[in-house]
Amino acid sequence: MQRGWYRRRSRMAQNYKETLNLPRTEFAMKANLTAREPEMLAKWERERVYEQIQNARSDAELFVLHDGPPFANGDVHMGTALNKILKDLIVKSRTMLGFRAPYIPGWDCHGLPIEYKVVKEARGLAPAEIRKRCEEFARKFVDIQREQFKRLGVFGDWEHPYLTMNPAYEADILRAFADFVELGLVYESKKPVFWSTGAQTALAVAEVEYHDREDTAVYVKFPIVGGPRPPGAATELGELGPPASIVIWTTTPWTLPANVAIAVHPNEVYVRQEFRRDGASEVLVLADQLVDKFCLATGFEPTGEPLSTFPGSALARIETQHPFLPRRSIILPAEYVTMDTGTGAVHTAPGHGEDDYSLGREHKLEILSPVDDHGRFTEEVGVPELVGQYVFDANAAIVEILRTRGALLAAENYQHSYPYCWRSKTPIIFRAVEQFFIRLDELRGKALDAITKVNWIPAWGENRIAGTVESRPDWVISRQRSWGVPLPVFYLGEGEPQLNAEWIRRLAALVAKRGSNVWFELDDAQLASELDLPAGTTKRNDTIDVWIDSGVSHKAVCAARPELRDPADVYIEATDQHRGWFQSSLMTSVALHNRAPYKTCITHGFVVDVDGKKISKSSSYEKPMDAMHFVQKHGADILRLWVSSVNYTDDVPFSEEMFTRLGDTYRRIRNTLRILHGNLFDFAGPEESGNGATLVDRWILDRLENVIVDCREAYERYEFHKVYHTINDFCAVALSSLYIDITKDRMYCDAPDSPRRRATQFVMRKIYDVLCRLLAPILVFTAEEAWGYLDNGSSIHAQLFPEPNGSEHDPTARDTIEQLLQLRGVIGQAIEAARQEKVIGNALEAAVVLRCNPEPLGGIPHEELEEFFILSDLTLERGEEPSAAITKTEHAKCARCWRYRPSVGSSAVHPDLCDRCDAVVTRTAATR
RNA sequence: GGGCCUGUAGCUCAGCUGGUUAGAGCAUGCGCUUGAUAAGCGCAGGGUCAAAGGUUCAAAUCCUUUCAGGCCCA
Repeated sequence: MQRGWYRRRSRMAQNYKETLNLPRTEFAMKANLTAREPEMLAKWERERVYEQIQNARSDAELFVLHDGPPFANGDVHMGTALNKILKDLIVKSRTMLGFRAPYIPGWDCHGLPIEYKVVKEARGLAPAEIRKRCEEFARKFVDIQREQFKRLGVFGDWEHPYLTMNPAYEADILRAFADFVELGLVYESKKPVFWSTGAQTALAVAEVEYHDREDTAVYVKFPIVGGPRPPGAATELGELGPPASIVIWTTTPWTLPANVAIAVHPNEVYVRQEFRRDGASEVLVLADQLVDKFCLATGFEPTGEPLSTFPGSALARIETQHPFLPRRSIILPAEYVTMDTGTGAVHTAPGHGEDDYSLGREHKLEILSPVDDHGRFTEEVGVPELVGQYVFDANAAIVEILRTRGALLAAENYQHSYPYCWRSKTPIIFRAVEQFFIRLDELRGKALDAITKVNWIPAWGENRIAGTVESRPDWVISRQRSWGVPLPVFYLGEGEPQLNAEWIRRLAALVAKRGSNVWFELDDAQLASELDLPAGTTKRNDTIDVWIDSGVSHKAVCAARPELRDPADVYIEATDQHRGWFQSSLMTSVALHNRAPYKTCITHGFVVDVDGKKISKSSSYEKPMDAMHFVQKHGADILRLWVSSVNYTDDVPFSEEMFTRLGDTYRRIRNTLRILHGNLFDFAGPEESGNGATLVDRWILDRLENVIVDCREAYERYEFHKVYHTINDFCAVALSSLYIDITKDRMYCDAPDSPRRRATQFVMRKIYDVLCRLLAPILVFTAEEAWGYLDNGSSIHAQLFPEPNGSEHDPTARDTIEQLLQLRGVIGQAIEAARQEKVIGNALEAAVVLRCNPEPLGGIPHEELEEFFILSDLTLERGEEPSAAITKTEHAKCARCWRYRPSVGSSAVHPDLCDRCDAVVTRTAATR
């Protein structure tokens, strides 16, 4: 008899499976993103989704995110991808918050990196030819990057991007320049600038990088030959005349021909001291605290006590003899002198250093710079044998001259960090040349004021940019390069520079029509006649710093395009742009409008490896990482999930492991959407809600309400990682492990139209809808795919975020479920123990006696409690501390719902079913 | 060398203005399930909150220093 029962049960079980409402969906479990995404992109392009969205929002409030233009050079790497995806997250989320948020991508096209590549391939080209090739190069990479950005799922007006080399844009650069001239901000001056001897050009600070380098450092004595004897110090310094010498230390011997002064710190203590070496003695002056270091480096030994001790200020204006030129060098006090290296007496060449220059200007010293464009000494150097030598090669010769003159006290190899040209990788020199500048002092105060009116994210950005603005020297805006907008300076007579705003505007009009190539194609006379300038007007071939190009984009793009607005709502770039684009844009905007060009300024970190190290320095990633490599491997949605998962205000961690983890998260979210959809296969629509909602339905709606509120707020604050964690947590815990698991029985086993099943479908439909919307900015492809299964005609990206609906808040349900979850934990542990002891296998086999305070559970039907705990057989007992006792249930297993129920066996027709399943099966059979 | 910033479980993040045994998800281990199945569920282990001082009745949280890392500048 028993055998027969078993046989019948297993036979029937097969049949009962067909009576269940198992989930059905076309929504594939496997994402296959790398294949599906390109199809989606093609569809969006076909349907012109970006335009559709813009049109649909034509009356909505405007939100402008202004794109900082990437350099049109190279493939999109992970850092660029991070930046672009963050921008897209903002644009898409703003759109779904109800704004009209157009996105006009841009590219920075001019500049040294491109020109350098072109010039390296073919030397000796004429400027016009260089420019032609540079333009081709830039256009090629604009196209490459455009395709790669699109592949990331970034929406924008890709057919009408802004390029800084467009004639209209170039004209706006010139018009801005004319305004600067009119405001008196532009001046010409001979000034030491970073000079690349490899690229023969002045460099911007941004074009300089530091490398370790070994140089010859020399200790050189300058004999004291005269000068005033300050009365206050007369007794001490009365003996300071010959044969004493002051000792300087320098790591750039080649700058000694330009030496005109020696700087000492006015408040530090200096000594006059006799030293002995190899039987000879010298009386030397240097900083007291550097005597030991000096002795260690030179081998001198101090003889007895110092002859005298005095502050540096006592040395002021004393004159010394240049070691190898017929010239005197004056001692001057300067606060910037430090006591960490050297002798405390600093060799000063105003033509070769920033501090030297300002000290020289203060004291009206001569600015010597006897070096040509290639870094070779000119006749001006005053030493015939040095003329024509490359300065770094000349170091040895100068050391030799010092040695033969007896001025050299010591020479040593010295390791230090030294500036290099970022492109030609040659060491940079400081060299005084004629350059054009923008006066920053005029703008500094206004800029600092404008900074306080901007919303900085993170907040320390304000502090940081204020710091850079405060310390920023005047802006060198001329470049001796071909690939750029011509520096609109004309020359009359003997090369008198003409800064004429009106002429520049005429040039701008011409450039708007014919592009900036006219400057290089027309000769002086043609251009003069074209612009109606006085006969004999000449031009030169300098170009404008590219930081001006991108720095005036608020004028050339935001103010110029009808769909945009200046000031923009948001600029967002990496943290290096505090000194770069954020600042150049701020300065030009302050000059033109006395305000910042952005209302909110967001910075993100750099992509770093697992150890928090820069990727390029990391051992595991030799090359800069190509974003398309990861797109092809994982899919763009995974990249976007990565961007959304991290706190971008800090450096952004990246590793293969993270991508594996993100794949797990992605699958969890995808599967959650899939099962929700699978449960909706026979759901007619929201109107079929009924009112069968139970506690757990009210609870999940309350949770969903919180998810909506939290995600909207996080999007509004640009805190995307909070969206990620909120949704992930909601899918994994609230939905997958609780709501979906708990409602599985009613969904599968109830009659299709049972009120509580329909109520659950209503809820699941809503959750599915909400998740699609909230995920859309992040998982642009997957959300669209899921949205499509709701048979909606339009794109998810044209929708709005769900609105919070206060009526869904249900604190009572929340509190009750909180209590139930406590008890669920107690039961879970007890069941786990019983399982270990082989009392039961499946939790449905358990008979659970739960002791607890029944107070909070009052009113919940027993059946609902069993459903919530996913149990067959639950008994409640009053008790203080919650506890659960587990035995194997004595009920029989229902062959359909697999729960062990007392009612199994009571039906004559279906003796292996519980009462619920019996009723369902019977009714289905009758209606069939 | 200077400025700004960062450092919480293997990974990504919570932890509010200092207040009980520092939390979550993922990953890991062990089970269950095979009616979300290249899925799902349960349980468990895992952190001297970078380190050291200090303030306080009380510090992951405030202060100082050190170490590690990032960006910018020299």
